[in-house]
Amino acid sequence: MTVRLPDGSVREVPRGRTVGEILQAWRPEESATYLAAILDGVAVDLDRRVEAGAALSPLTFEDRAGRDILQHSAAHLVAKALTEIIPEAKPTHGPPTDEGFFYDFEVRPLTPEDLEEMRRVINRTARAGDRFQRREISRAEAEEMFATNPHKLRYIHEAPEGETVSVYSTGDFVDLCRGPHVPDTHWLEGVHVLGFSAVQSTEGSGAPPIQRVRGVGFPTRAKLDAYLKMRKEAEARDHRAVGAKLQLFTFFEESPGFPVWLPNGMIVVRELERFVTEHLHESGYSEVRTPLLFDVSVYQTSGHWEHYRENMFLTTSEDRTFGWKPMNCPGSMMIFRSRARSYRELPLRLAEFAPLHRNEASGTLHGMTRVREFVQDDAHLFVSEDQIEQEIRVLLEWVRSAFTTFHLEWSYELSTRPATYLGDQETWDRAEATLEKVLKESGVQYRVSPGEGAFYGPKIDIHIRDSIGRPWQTGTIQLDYQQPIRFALEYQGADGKMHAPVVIHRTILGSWERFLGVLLEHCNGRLPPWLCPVQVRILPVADRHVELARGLLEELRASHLRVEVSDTLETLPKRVREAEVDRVPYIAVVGDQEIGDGTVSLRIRGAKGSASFSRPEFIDRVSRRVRERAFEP
RNA sequence: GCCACCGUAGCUCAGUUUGGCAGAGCGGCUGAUUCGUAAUCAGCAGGUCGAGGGUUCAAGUCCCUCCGGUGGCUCCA
Repeated sequence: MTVRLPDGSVREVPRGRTVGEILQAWRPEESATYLAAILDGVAVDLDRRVEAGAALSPLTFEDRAGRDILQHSAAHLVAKALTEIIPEAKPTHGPPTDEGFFYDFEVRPLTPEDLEEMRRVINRTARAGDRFQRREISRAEAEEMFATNPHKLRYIHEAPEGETVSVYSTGDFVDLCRGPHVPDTHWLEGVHVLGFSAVQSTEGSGAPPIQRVRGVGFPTRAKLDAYLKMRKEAEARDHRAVGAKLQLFTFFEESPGFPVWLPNGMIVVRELERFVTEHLHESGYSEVRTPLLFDVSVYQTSGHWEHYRENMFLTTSEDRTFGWKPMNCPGSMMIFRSRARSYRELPLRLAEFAPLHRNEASGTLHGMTRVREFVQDDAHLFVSEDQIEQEIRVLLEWVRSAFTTFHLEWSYELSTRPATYLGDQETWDRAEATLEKVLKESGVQYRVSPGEGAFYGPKIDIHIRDSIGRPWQTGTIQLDYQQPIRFALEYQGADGKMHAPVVIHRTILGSWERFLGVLLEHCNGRLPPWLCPVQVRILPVADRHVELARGLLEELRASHLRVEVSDTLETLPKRVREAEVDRVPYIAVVGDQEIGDGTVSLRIRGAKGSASFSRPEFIDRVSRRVRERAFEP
């Protein structure tokens, strides 16, 4: 029989050879990295026998499919370990995830001791090198084998008619599984259990409690160690720690989820705001401010009462119930409605940076990235349908410009019509096509999430990754055909008739809170100079240089820079260290030498050592970098 | 909101296993040092051990309730 390989070559091999044997003969030097293979489009084990001519290609850990196979095998290893420790545990399922894998069990609540024990058993078992052995069995046999495990029985019953039921055994552990798997547990020596947690059952309150064990797998111990090191690094960069260290923000126990901006943080927020506001003024926006509280009838009109009430804070006064606004849109709708509108006013772009309150469930709060009160760089664009395309195009250009400023890489996600939607299908199709067209033009990577759109219109979400690869959603651009109708918005067209505008809800950075959280992790607290609370710190070498330092401070202040003098009686090395720890971008040292020749010894963050600058050169350099909003000093 | 874990000085943490005097480093204050690019030396102050209740001769330590945080889950117009 003939086997076709990925390089296009064709090999004649005897019938019944295993996939692994064929691949090893093809590329002996690389075959150690093969953990499974694709046989005629189907992922299979390396010990699968090939009985007829076929196309064959190997899978390694570097392939997403190969990586998933290893994660899934790691999940089996976890199940083997846990059932060894707690024999009555009932495994349910253990799929790969973006990060690694998990395995869900019906079992008593786990303890940290269980976790330690599990790690020990996993290490031991991995080293034992048991093979993953596939066996295809009848349904009846499977039902008997898993008679005590209702979850597995359900999977057996749910499997499509005609599908082969297979089990994999590893040592004495047998699990119902489609496969494929890595050849043996030596492949799993880089498996680590990260933690466990309860999983909210989707089957209602009567269902037994499920515990999820999460982990991650690598083909070697060294790769695992590198990953764990990266995670540790990520912890050190955590914006909650960095924000506290730099005195940017904090929280009061009495106001859980409500950020407290400290003086340093307030400077950063104001600079971000200024950055965005400058753009708005150049782009034909008007700024508005609408109330924080509305009578609930407004939310009944907007649809929030129906769809968002659980997340709203309410308050009463004189027998009226008011809701704290969770979004700015109702206020903008009411401004549009407040007088007669003409097509000549469109696009009408109303921006509003107001505090929004959302009563997020306590368990979902997370530092600055998930809070109950925040301010978005929000705006609502009232447009006619033929203006949508151009407006979106301008928005994507602003996204490019903004995220480039912060050295952040972004991608888009286009979410399309969900199962239940308002409006007619034609309008949806047209809107989706417009969004996709503009996305294509932008040249930026995007993916489509079918059915994930809001019920009132399709949307484009903006995702950024921090420097260690974790994804975050920040901005969103949403088309809305419904709220204008609910608020009975209309404008008089050139044809003299009344028309409903389309509204584009859009926020680009997302919120100051989340954006700054991600930015802090991205740059590890080394904010670009234009955002830094202190841009220049001047260190006089000794007491007699303080006057000189103050003179320089005045000069820099006159150039609108944020400067301070460090004149404590600490030693110079100590004060240099403090400035470095505070991430100050420019550290200027002045002493006898500088008095003599009118220079400044400048230490630029990120560069090694210091350099001598004349005072005008120094001031010019710093103000230019700040004015240009350069990312690095 | 659900499950688990955590909460000791401003910060980072030891002490909790096995109940028996409240500890360290950094930071702060005071003094000495007048210093050339990531930590000079000495002294002092700083605590309702998250809050409340219980067990005990005795609770930071054991038990219960609550609050807050963390990791997941759910949610995320």
